[in-house]
Amino acid sequence: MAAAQKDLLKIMTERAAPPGRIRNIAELAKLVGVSAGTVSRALANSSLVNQETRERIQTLARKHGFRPNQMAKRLRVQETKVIGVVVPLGHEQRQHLSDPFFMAILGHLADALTESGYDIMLSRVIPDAEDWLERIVDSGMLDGVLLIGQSNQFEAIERVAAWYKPMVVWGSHRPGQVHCTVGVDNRLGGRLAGECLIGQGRKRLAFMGENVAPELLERYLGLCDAAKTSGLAVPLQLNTHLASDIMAEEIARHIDRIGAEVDGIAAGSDLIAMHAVRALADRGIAVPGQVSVTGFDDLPLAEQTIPRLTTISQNIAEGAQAMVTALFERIGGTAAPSVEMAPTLIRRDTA
Amino acid sequence: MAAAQKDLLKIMTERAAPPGRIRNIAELAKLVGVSAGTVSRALANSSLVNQETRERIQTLARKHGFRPNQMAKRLRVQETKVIGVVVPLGHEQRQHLSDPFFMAILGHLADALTESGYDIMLSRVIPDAEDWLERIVDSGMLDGVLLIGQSNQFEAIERVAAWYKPMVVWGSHRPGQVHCTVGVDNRLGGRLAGECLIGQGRKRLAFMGENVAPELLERYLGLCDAAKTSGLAVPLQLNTHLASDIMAEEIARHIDRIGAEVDGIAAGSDLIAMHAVRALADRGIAVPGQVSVTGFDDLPLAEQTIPRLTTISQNIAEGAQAMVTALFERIGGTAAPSVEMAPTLIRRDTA
DNA sequence: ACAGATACAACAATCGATTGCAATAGCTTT
DNA sequence: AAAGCTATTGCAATCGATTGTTGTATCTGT
Repeated sequence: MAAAQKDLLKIMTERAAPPGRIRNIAELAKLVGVSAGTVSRALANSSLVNQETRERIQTLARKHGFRPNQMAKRLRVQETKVIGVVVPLGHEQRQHLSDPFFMAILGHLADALTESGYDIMLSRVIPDAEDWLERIVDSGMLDGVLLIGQSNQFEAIERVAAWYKPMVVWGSHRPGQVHCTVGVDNRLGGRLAGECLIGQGRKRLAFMGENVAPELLERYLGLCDAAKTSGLAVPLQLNTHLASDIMAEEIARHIDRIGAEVDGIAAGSDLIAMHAVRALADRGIAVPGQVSVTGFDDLPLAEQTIPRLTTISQNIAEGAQAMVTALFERIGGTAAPSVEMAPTLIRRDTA
Repeated sequence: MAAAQKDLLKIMTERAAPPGRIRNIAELAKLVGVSAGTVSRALANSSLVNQETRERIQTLARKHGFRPNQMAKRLRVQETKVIGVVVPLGHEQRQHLSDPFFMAILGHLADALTESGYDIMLSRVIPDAEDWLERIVDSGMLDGVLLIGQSNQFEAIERVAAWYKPMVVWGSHRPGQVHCTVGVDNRLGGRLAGECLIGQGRKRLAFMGENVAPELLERYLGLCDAAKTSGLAVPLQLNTHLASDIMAEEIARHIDRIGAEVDGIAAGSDLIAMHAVRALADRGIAVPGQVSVTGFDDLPLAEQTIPRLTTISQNIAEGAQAMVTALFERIGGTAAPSVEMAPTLIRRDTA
């Protein structure tokens, strides 16, 4: 026997599990002495097959540890019971999935989806090709798609949403857009943060985040709104990555550079706020004594830091639930509308 | 037309994308005027089909936005290019996926897997049925499985590992086990934490975590080793959930209860350590002045807290890479062995 | 005892792509 | 000009389960 063939055989026998493994419905059918169709119905507990036969088949299936191939079933039924959860990292080549906000929402999504019998296909996409979203949506593997964040891919999302309905996006809602979003009113959130800082007598404000993703941009604009209302100068806009290995360093550099120019920082996320507080502490700048800092998200973490973060709360659990609900409606054929939740200010120790 | 029918039609037309959408290879084949087989080969860029024909088919496919159904393809080629990443929550009914350690490792796994062209199927499993793992492994949807943590499911994992090779588990390695694990030497890690605390003159030690998952148990035993070597009393063992909404409260209760009895806390994870430090601060107990605290994991976060966490480092990036490498070897038919990495003490501010 | 109903199971088409094999046409070689 | 290649394409089986249709006993009612 050729070596290659022998290897192949070895692999195959190694993989073939419990001795005499039943590999498909046809084999089980032969064993029981009925047709494949009957076995299929029996395993589905259909009343179309005799109670006795049904039990015999089920017992034998259990005994041999047989489970029908899901791939085949899903192909036939044209329903995969899989939802894609996708994080587009358009402008964040270096970002990992480690952003705690993403993780928090993913946790809640996982809860809601598994509870409804759906599996989750996770994709971390760096949109290199034009048609990255089309490829995902069109793979035939998914019953629906949840997008976490719009990144800089607004156009691509709109294009696909025009014909692909079962998709819900976490992010900002722009008037007239066709894709369904769930998110908080980011502009209002930014304004709340601004008003909080201003309320503490802060006058030289800065926003720390980035200006590419619509959500973050809105937060900055909200901060500007607040500044304008109070007759303050336009807040600085300091770009950082959202969750990468170099973010701590970037933030430290920003702090070094702006020094005493700024006495109020509205961070684009809790994580950024944490790093900023850390960097300020390292430089002996008191928070909130000399500089006030606000976060955004209100992650569980925000309450556990020292000092505890003052932040803008997005109700993540509620948001995740809203996404899943909207998605299921859309899978069912209803055109569920976007949801915009109201952010609230959580006043703690940093501002 | 009946209302129901009308609704159905409405849904169908709504879903049917760009007008005149091509839905499968057969339709495209008819359009081009060749057979389905040829189209399949052309899209795979096979040299078996004429260059000219190939280009014609590819152009038309692009024009109509046609992408072959992956479900069908995978059924046929018996290779799914999907890896299951599973978190068994045997003893943690309330735990979410929000454990930052899990998230960190998931991020690295996602990087490594997507880079190799694999998708990730995420399962958060509460092992209710006996055969939860068999069900996953046997679904026919996965080329391999990565398990994050052993929870209290050691038996179930061993049982499956006996016949299902392409599986790698993050966790502890017990002598003689058949399943392949990647992880740090948790016992050594526990000992390092203990030695660190003892080195600071701490004498009344406690472990904060739980005693069900082997990893955590090992860490506690390591701490006991260190205590014994130095002739100290057996450290307390304080149970908490690992990452749930009630964990902060539990930890606070522990702190209240043990009060001055304890002057050194080895936490089972960085998250627990953070909460402990927070609870101590709330009660005016100085860290590390009165009580020293060590974490475990060395999450990126640990460096950003105030005070920064002294902790036992598991190299998560390296670990994730090792898991993926071992898994690919096993998918290829090689029996990759377990990997045990050495933990290191990262001395920062809390001990 | 016979029409008609009922219960059960087999048959075969189907989901959509892949791929070994066969078939054809056009070319080369002797 | 016959034999042998090569390049290209079509045909049909296959992956494994589901499900509408058909077929056949068995049973009910008159």
